Order: sequence, then structure tokens, then C-alpha cells
Amino acid sequence: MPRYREIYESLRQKIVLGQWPPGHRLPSEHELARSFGCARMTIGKALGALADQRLVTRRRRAGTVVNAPRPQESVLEIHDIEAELLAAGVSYAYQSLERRVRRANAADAAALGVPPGTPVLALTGLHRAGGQPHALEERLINLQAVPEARAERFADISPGRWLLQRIPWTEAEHQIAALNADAAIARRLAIRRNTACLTIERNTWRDEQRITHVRVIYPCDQHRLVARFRYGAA
Amino acid sequence: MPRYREIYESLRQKIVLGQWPPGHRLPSEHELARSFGCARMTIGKALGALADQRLVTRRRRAGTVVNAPRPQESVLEIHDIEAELLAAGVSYAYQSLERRVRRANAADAAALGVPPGTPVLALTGLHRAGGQPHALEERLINLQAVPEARAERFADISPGRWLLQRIPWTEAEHQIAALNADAAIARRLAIRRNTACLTIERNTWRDEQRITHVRVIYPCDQHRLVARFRYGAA
DNA sequence: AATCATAATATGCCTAGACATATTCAGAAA
DNA sequence: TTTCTGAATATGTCTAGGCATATTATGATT
Repeated sequence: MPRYREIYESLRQKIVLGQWPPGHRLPSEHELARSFGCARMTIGKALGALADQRLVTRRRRAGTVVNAPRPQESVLEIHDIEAELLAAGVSYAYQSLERRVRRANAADAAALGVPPGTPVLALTGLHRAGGQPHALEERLINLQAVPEARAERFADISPGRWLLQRIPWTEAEHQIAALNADAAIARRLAIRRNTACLTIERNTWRDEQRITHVRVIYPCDQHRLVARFRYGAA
Repeated sequence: MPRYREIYESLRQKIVLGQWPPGHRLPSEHELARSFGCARMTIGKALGALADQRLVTRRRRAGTVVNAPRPQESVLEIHDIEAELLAAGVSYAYQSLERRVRRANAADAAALGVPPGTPVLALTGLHRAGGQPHALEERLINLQAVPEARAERFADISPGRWLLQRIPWTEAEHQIAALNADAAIARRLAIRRNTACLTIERNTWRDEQRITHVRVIYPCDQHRLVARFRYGAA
């Protein structure tokens, strides 16, 4: 284990075990360098890592101070449906239900964040796992940003995959919510009306330009999201 | 802007805009140091930041290689209910519905991950916003890990807050799912039976020891989780 | 007592070099 | 041809110094 990591762990222990409570000011880099017997830059690297983890706040002249624990913040992984199912040994298929090129109506414009009238590709499709419906996907693609999508049929290739491999994106936003399945959703997912579903909406940007909007709907017993967080870990 | 950050941004652009596609090998640190006119350590810092963001992979002798874009991975912030509502200018209150000290039954043991028979504190409470029910909380606290909770009434202080301020935790896991409200949930949240609800389950550890398990249930129109992600950003 | 300029201090960033180590590549041996 | 061995190479880490800059503490002035 490199020296800076040893120092990082040593300091982290003091914080996590409460020996240095929130608000406590750490010794200066010079002092730590002396006590650990290393160069100041090595201490700087260790303290920088603590700051990256939000365990401490560093300000010039003010020094390095232990933070209060964050309320909740976690790394969420939203997996690729296809890859996930294949990894679990379940067969996967994407089935296109609807494909339409149109000028954005008011709803499209709001969802995708483009002016009404912009050409969009609207896709509805079903992700199947082991033959059974697994998730329903409703997607809008901004044809101004991705003109080559106009020529693609998306008959059995998931548009998510297709986009991911072609279009670099720079920003994404997810919204996670619950909804009661209406008649149309229930029919397509082969579930009873009013069944609770988990929805994930995702908006994707490439440098200010909106690429796609997608809403994926999972029946409540088919999917849960898992997020794991280690306080102050790498 | 510091030099290493300029270099980071410059390299990031090349990757994000597709100029350097996945698999492309970056020039060596020595070459970059020469072309940017700086010390190798400064380049190392920039490349290290790119690696932290998972934009590149670095291996000795093999060099620094551009990664394929991640499928989806995002930073999820699960906010403190109380702080969130207060920030929105809505009055907040916690109301205890049930408080019981018992030896863990099979369900408790499974949820909290402790052996059956372990003393636990089981709490049910309601978060109210503007007088109206906002979320239902079901919580188990491991009294072996947090003995001081036995003396606390939790009549109007949210146990989440109480714990957060007292007990340092080192690891947490969230599970997000949807469910149909059953009769008991519907009554307490003053919603109709079968209304879709978003649930967040959270398990918290302190160095291997389980501290608490909590399930928070939000009616579908009361809450959505938002996660935002900038590809390769700080 | 209050305000303001100044000095002290801790971090932020940088350089130029060094040795360590993992990995690859090329050439030698089987 | 295959396998093995050693050299080359790129990163990983570290040192010992330096200047820059934000912030605080101090002391002087009003």
C-alpha cells in the first residue's frame, strides 16, 4: 500500500470512529509531514483524497476541518437492461411496438425540451426477459441531434443500446417515481390494472443539445434499484 | 483555473467529443508534458482525474486508454426529508405512531440482519408536510449497536435525524422500489388503497455492525428521486 | 469601540528529478 | 513453432524545494 494511502486510512479512521468529531481541525500539512516523516506533498495527496470524499473541508489559512456526515448521498447504478438479464442467464429480446416520425407536439416538446415542431422519432418498445414482458420503454429521439436515427428501424435492437454506441453524451438526468399502471400499460406488460410500477425517466444531453428522453416502466415485482455507499471509501 | 485542470478539460474534450474514441491510447505522460510545457507530475494529476472519472484506464507500460462510455451510473442524492421540506417553505413535523422494544422476530432479524432474539427498537412514524401526511417510516434500530436509543421517546423528533447526529456510520445500502398501498398504509397516509407508492429501504452499517433498517413510503405523487450526472465532470 | 491595513499562516499548485513496478515486446533458446 | 528471459517503457509514487493566494489574526488608527 502506498504511503499516501496509509496516511489517508490512518486519518480516515480517526474521523470515522469519532476520535476527531465534526468541526475538529486537523494538524497542518507541515505538522503532519513532520509527524508522519514524509514530504508535504504526500500529506497533501492524502488530505486531498479525504476532501474528495467529503470527509473534510480544506480552506487556505483556515486549515482542514472534519465535516458533518452527509445526510444521504449515494452512487446509483442504473444498469443496462439487456446486459443485466444476460448476466443473470435469462434470455433477452427487444420488441418494437410503435415507431413514428413526427413534428414535436406540445407533450413531446415538454418532455424532450425542444421547440414544438422539431422533428422527433417516437418509439415504444417492450423488453422481454425469458419470453415474458419485463419493462415498457417510451422514447423520444431528437432527430435534429441524431439524424441517422431516421433510417434505423429499431425492430429488434434496443434504441438505448443503439444510441449508447453511437452518440456520446455529456449529461444525464434521472427521475425515479412510482405510478399505477393504466389500461394501456397494463395490457402491454400483461399485468393487472393499477399495479404499482417503478418508472425511470432519463434525459440525455450532448453539450446543451437534447438527445433523447426515455421512460422505462417496470412492474413493481420486476425491478428494484440498488445503491451502495461506503462512507469515505475509494 | 489551475494548469492541471486546463489540461484535464482539454483532454476531456477530445474524449467526450469523440475525437479520441474508446480504445484510443493517449500520448505518454512524458510526451504530454513536453507538448503542454509542464512537469510530468502536473500531467499525472490531470490523467489521474480522468481516471477517477472513469473516462480512461491507466496501466503501467500499457499506457492510458480511453474507456467505453459507462452504461448508466449516477450520483443519487437522497435528501433529508425534513431539511428538504423546510427549504421549500413547507412546515414539517414528525409524528410517532408506534414505539416498541422487543426481541427480534424472524422478520426483524431478516430485515436488520441480526440473529433472532437480539433486542431491537421498532418505530413507526409519519412525516407530515403542511399538516398533510407526506411519508410513512418504518424503522428498526439495533439496540446492541445503539443502546442509548432505548431511553429516547422519539415522540416528535425524527429518528433519522437523531441517529445521524449521534451515530457515525460507514456503509449504507439503498433499495428503491414501488408497491401498492395496502389497507394499513393507505389509512395512515390518507390515500386510497392500491395507490402506487415509492419506497426507499436503507440499511446502515458501522464497521460490519448493523445499526438500523428503515423503509420510507411515499405516495406516488409526493416524491420523486432525481439523480444528475455529468459525464466526466468533477 | 470600531474600522482598517498589514503580517502571518495554511493550503493550492507547481517543478525537476528520482526510484519502483507492472506490463509488453523482442530476441534467444528449446 | 513455441516458450522463456531480459530489456524497454509507461505509469505510480515520492522528495524537497518554490511561489501564489485566500483567510485570519494582529496591531494601529480613528
